[in-house]
Amino acid sequence: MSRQHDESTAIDHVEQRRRQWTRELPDVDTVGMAVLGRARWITLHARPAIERVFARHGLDTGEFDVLATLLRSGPPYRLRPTELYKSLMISSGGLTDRLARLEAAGLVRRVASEVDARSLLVELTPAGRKRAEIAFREDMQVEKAMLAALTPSEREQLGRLLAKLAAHVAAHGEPEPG
Amino acid sequence: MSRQHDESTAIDHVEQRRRQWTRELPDVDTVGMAVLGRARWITLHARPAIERVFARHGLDTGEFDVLATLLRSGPPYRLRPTELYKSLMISSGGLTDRLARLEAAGLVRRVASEVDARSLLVELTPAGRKRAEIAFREDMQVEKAMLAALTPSEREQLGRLLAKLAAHVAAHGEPEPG
DNA sequence: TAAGATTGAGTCTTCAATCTTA
DNA sequence: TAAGATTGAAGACTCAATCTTA
Repeated sequence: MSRQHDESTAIDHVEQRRRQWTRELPDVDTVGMAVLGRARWITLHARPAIERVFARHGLDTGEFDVLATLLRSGPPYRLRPTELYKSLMISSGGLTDRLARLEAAGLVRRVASEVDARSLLVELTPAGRKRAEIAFREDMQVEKAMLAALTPSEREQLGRLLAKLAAHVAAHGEPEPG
Repeated sequence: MSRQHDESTAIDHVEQRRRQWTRELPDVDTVGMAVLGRARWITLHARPAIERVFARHGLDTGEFDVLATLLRSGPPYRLRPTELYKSLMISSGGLTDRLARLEAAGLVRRVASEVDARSLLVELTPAGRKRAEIAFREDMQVEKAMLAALTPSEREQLGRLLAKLAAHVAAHGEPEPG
């Protein structure tokens, strides 16, 4: 276990869990938990503060995700439902319901596709565009504040390592086992 | 933006998103997304493979989390429901339902507390202990395999940075804004 | 009075079946 | 035949109210 220097080896919640597991099942290598378990833990514990941002604007995370995907796609802020639910990793039925709610709130509208009569394009309304932008700005502020414990260099390092991992998970995480 | 060397700056999905946002809203600093967005993305995309592990043993993630929390607590594998739902970050009602399912499957049982007549202790049955151990072992194998893209040194670095971030999120992520 | 746990109503989701158009 | 989208039934969760015991 060659470890270069132990200066800031914080004993966080996940480290405590790993020690419990080592006591209970000493032969199991929990290195996956050190990375993926922490990513999950951080995601889970960062969520309440972020959800409060969305809630202030009458949105839940799922609804915001739809609006944000449309907004960052750029003008004319239009996507096909199929693109949306695949990108959001939810079922097609789940997306239909989200769109119904957002449409009732006047934040998106469905327009008929000119090239495929089966498809309804989903479009951000001006109100939806405004709502998404404000919520996104506040979200980014909150998330940035959560990184206050890290130096700029650490953030960059962390981002780079996570990107490398993400690329690998994208390639090997999804497919069915052989 | 002093960057030491650009060797492996992978353009992952999150980097693509950040570029979309920069095109749409150039003045927004998306550094939070570089870290927390990636953590969320990785968590989301690692999930299907892990859920397949649990599903092979007749469990969903929520049920496994209960069993795993009990198992790693060590003998006699008993916890109070209040400890469980707080640690799992779900509502008390949600836990009650999970326990009902697990009890019906014979994986946990409720025993009356000797010190507090309001409380029913939740205990792993031998079958539950076995189930949890097997599922956990496979889960750790799958998660470890997902880290194959990283060198041991990178894993350690990533783990350490995430631990530092986790400690900060734990301290400042949850509380209500002033 | 407050804490531990359960209940029931309401919400968001998945899954499988359906309808329409390519 | 297959793809795009919707529907309805079933599942797991949250929230607020409730019951019991400290």
